[in-house]
Amino acid sequence: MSDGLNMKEIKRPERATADTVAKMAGVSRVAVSRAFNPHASLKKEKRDLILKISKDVGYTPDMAARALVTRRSHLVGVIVPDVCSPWESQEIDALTTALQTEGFATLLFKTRTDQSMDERLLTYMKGFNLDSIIAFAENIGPETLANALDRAVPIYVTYPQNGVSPIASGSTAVFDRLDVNQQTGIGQAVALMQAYGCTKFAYLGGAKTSLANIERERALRQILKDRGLPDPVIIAGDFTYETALTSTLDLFKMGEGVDGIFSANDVGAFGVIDALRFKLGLRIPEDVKVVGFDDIAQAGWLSYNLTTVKIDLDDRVRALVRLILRRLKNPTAPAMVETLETRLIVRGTVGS
Amino acid sequence: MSDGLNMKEIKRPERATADTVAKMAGVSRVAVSRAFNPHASLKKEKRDLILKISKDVGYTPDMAARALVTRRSHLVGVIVPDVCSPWESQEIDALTTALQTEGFATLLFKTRTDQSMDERLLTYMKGFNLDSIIAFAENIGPETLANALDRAVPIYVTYPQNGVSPIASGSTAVFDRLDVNQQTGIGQAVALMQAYGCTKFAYLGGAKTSLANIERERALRQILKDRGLPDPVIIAGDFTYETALTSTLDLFKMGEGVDGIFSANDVGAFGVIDALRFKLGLRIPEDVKVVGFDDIAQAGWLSYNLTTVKIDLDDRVRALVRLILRRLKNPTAPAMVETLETRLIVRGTVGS
DNA sequence: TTGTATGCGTTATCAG
DNA sequence: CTGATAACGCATACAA
Repeated sequence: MSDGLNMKEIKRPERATADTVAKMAGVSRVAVSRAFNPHASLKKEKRDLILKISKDVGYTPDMAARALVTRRSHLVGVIVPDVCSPWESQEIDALTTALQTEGFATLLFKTRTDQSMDERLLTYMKGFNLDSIIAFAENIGPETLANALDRAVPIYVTYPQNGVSPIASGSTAVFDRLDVNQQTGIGQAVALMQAYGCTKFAYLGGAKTSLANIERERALRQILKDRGLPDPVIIAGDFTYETALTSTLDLFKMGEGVDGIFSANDVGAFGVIDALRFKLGLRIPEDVKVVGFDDIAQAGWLSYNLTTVKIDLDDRVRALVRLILRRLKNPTAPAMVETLETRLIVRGTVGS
Repeated sequence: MSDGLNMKEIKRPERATADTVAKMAGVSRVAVSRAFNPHASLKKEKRDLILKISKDVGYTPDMAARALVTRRSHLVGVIVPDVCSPWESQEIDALTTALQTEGFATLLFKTRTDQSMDERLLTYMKGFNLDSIIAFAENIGPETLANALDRAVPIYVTYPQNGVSPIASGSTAVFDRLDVNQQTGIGQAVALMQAYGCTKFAYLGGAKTSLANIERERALRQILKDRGLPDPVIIAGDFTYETALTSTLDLFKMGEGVDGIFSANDVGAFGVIDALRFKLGLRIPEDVKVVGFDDIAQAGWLSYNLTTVKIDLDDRVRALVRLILRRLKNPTAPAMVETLETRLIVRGTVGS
């Protein structure tokens, strides 16, 4: 039997505290504290000794106790509706890595449609004294979030119209934001599609209340108008593959054919492509041209090979980390803003 | 200008503490503490009053201070190599949701190949006093992890051979584990493939050091042998789409054709499928049959429509949460184990 | 450079 | 059922 060693009751070692190390090193516990604080003054050999002993006995400063006095938890909250959607997960991945190198840990929170749950979650979050919080979910207003957090200023990703962020004017709560200019990339997409002969466009939307979605539709409408093209047909969507699939089918079976479809996100575009190819027998890009948004990893897979509008992931994460660090350095500064551009990644779903 | 309201220096409200509420309610701060602890005895109307005032002033118990005395951080660590791989992200998503309802927050850690970074990260993690930690990464040994955590017992996902977990015997550290019996599902997969005429199998591996991968290959070999089929051709892989694509191409261009490919994970299977279809002009399932592992959401998308071995996500997460709760109730109990089955999900990549 | 005293916000202990 | 007091482990001001 392989479990022999594990059958006995387990015995964990005593927790080593600063006092433990202090006694062993023959110094005060304050010296131990200083040894772990690089900018504190302490004789080098003393620090080395303390650090060595700490390693031997497995001592690590307790973040909770430290947070209690420094008022810095080294915890950054991330609120998302879905961890498992590709876009979110790529963002969380990169963000976690970046935060780790800066000495922060990522605390994950998932929103739910049930409002009461959100209420409970907010007070719960507040208890952790987050140093910062990034809201990728838009169903939680800035006031709510700012109220639920003391000493932390929330960060929102917003989508300005012609350079002006609409959300900022409507709210009295202070929050920092990452402005994503979607117009550039969408403009490039429409230009390319038109160049290859598209005349009748459709827009497969995302979740109705999503600000990203609303601004994408608005930008698309404006760009089409500027180019003398007709308004887009709107296909109802919610950022999921399944809805995209059925909604696209509905559109074409109603006889409302189009020759260019712009999807609010890549996953939706995959649904569009599969509906066109496998359910309607249409060719891409010959019969219909498709463009997505996000440039997730799967967009490069050969089955889809999707032309899409990209928000650079590294830029995005760097901007977010910059916002967090700047805010922590200056907690009372006015709202801070970082701006990001978008651009078209050309692959195989637009062409002739 | 829309930012007018946000230009002024911000002023955050004073943090409300238990004493604040106590004074307002005319009770001791202990009463406030009790009001937030459901099982503590406190006159109902007194509790209601305290809770009401707390809500008004926005008071929430400080988790750091609470953790300091209760020795429970309500933090569960999750260590993953990649948040953005679909399997991981689905797991994290479900786990976070489940933990949230149990009152725990999920702390995310990403591993890196750089060993020194991992070292730093471990001591860093220790500082947070996690109540539990789940290691989805296998490059961190149980001893290392158990050592880096006091009062928390790590949880590993392991893959027993014929019902016996190999990892348990090799380690002196105590850890709880989730045993996944992969044999059942793989057996069903091979049976189906053989029934549709497969005679020459290939195995597209995952990362070399992955225990899941090693056991999947071992199980496949044994099952093929039991059925009188030849050993599988091994295709080098690492769980990624790109490697799967190029490795599959290499195999077939070397003339080593096979008629059945079992991939260590779904994403790899997607690479196999795209290589066969778009680079080699082969039909699936007519020419080659393909089976994956995981049953991620994308496996159901029409472009792939992948037959795959599934580990039920809900079962998996429930088992993990059960392990955490049981361990917290009984910190010194011997190693605990939960077991999970796998089964085949039949879609379109196996057939005739 | 070093040590002493104090406080961070909470819960456990013990008395009433 | 309730309140005073003492921890919990650390960092900071201050004095040496």
